[in-house]
Amino acid sequence: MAETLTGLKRSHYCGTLRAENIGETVTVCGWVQKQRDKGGLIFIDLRDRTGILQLTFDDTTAPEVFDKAKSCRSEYVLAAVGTVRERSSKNPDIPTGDIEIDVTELRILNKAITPAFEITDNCKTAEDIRLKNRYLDLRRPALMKNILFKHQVMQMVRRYFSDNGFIEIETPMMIKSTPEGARDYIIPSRVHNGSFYALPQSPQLYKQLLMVSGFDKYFQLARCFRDEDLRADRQPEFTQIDVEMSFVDMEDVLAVGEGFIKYLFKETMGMDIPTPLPRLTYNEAMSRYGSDKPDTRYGMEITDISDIAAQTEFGVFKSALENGGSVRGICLKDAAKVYTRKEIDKLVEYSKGIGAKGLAWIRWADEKPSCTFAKFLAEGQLEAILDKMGAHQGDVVLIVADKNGVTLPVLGALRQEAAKRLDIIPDTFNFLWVVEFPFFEYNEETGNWDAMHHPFTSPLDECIPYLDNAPDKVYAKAYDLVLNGIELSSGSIRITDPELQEKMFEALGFTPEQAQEKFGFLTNAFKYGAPPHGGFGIGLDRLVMLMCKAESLRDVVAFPKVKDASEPMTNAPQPVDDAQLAELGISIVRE
RNA sequence: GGCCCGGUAGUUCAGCUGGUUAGAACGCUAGCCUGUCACGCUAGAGGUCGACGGUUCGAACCCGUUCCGGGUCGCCA
Repeated sequence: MAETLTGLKRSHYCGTLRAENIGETVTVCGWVQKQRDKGGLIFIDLRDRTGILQLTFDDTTAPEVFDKAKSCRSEYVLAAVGTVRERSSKNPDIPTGDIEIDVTELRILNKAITPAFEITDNCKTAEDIRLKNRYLDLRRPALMKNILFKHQVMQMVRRYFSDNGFIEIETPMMIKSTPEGARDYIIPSRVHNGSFYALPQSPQLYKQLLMVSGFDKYFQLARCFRDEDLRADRQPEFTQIDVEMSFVDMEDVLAVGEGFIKYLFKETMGMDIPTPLPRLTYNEAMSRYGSDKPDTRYGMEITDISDIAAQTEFGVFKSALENGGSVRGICLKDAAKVYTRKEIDKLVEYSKGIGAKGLAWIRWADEKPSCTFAKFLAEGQLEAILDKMGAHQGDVVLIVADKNGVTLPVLGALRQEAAKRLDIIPDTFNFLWVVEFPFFEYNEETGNWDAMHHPFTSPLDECIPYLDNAPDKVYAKAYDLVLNGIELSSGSIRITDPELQEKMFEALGFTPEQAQEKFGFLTNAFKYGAPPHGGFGIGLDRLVMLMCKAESLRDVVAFPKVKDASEPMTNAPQPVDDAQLAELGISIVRE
């Protein structure tokens, strides 16, 4: 039978006791990390969320207490009363290593069966087993630390934005489905059979309505939902630090975002993030890094060698240039040792997997560089390329020739792949804003110009004249916050001019009826006096993941979903009763 | 959905060219041990080798199918 806590009250957390507590009588509670039975002497490491504390039992301990200690197994739940004393042999590896508790009363509050894996940070158990027993996994100090840290970040969010005049307002979870970008999760309605709510992909439209209402500055730790496939940095259910503000232009919004980042890193990690944060335009980011979310912690930037390529007799280069493309490359410094011919072949395969037709390369290991297209080069052209690339002996140069829409992203991906492989990425936090996003994106399949952002994003003032006739020249008042190659935040200044909004819908191919049907509640609201406004949403989970140096969002979310969007512990999602379905007016077609 | 990798004690893994009774470490159980802290010593329990089918005198191993897991691309305005 388990014992109760009756009459006892915890006086201290395990990990908080220190030498200055010596002599005090304390009551501690926690789980057995380890019991070490030396015969006439027993040690128990007791663990709670703050750390580990050693309990001792010896010949001065009452026999019934000693016997209880003897019976303790891993993960038993204990309460212990005793005196803090100095250890005769100290353990410098743990914060409580100078002291121990000489236990006078011990209660076994609950026993535990043997866990499927050891509750330690260096446990190598496969993640799926840990996720099935997530409550045990979360006992591991590293994981618990992440979750505790996330709590701290959430408190900082509330403090910073509240202190700066922002109002925390909840927006609904059950909303109208407007699947513009990602797929919506939908919720059937019992009262309205055949109709559905959707879970929000973000509180976008509501926060804009709050601006119309006059709340002026809003924030929320908003849960968001997207029914898309998962990645290590993508969960179907996630939290956004959602912010919107009125009577501002882009600079004001960026200043708030930067201010928050600076404050957060200072308060939680004691780090100074220099502001203003660096900025890159979208076009610059693409041409230098081949990505709209570049990792700027390392160099190896993309070099355009189209001018030299044009003079060569290499058909691949020539045809790429004739089709309006370019020839560009990256130089992997001191990479010839790692990138043998065989390893480069893997990169070639990788490139093909992500859309390149092939990869030309120069491996300069020995005196004479080895080059895949040497026979097409005239005297001095190889040297010209190497010189332009800044290559030296020991380097490897990778070259892609194609349309810019292929060349740049492929080189961007190769750059990242190689940097990881070469292990040259420094352990720092490199923030930057990516600004001036193109407004439209040409869809080769449909021949339409699709919006790159949601349809309420405002174009740059000077681009408005191009809306009708030159969609490729229109850029948006949109900005992404990027940290170490991961998109942390996305935001924009919104359209508040009804005429401009109409133009936007038209440009995107909506009929006025369709626009009214989908977004009428917003455009109608705007007729009653919409202040100029804009904002952003920062991915809380991603931010915490990067701050904790975790490799996956799963390490900073208490109960994460896995690849197929299921939850391994509860096995959600599950079929429901026929009766439940009948009430909702839903019948399932099973194949 | 495409491609790549994987599935052997509770856990992490080894298992050669197909050949007797499938191993190790940790964990677990029992006993011993008064200063351990990755405690130590002794003994022990623990396996449908993911599943099904095939080849073979003989399959953890070879072949086929399938299930499950991970990564990646598509997708994520």
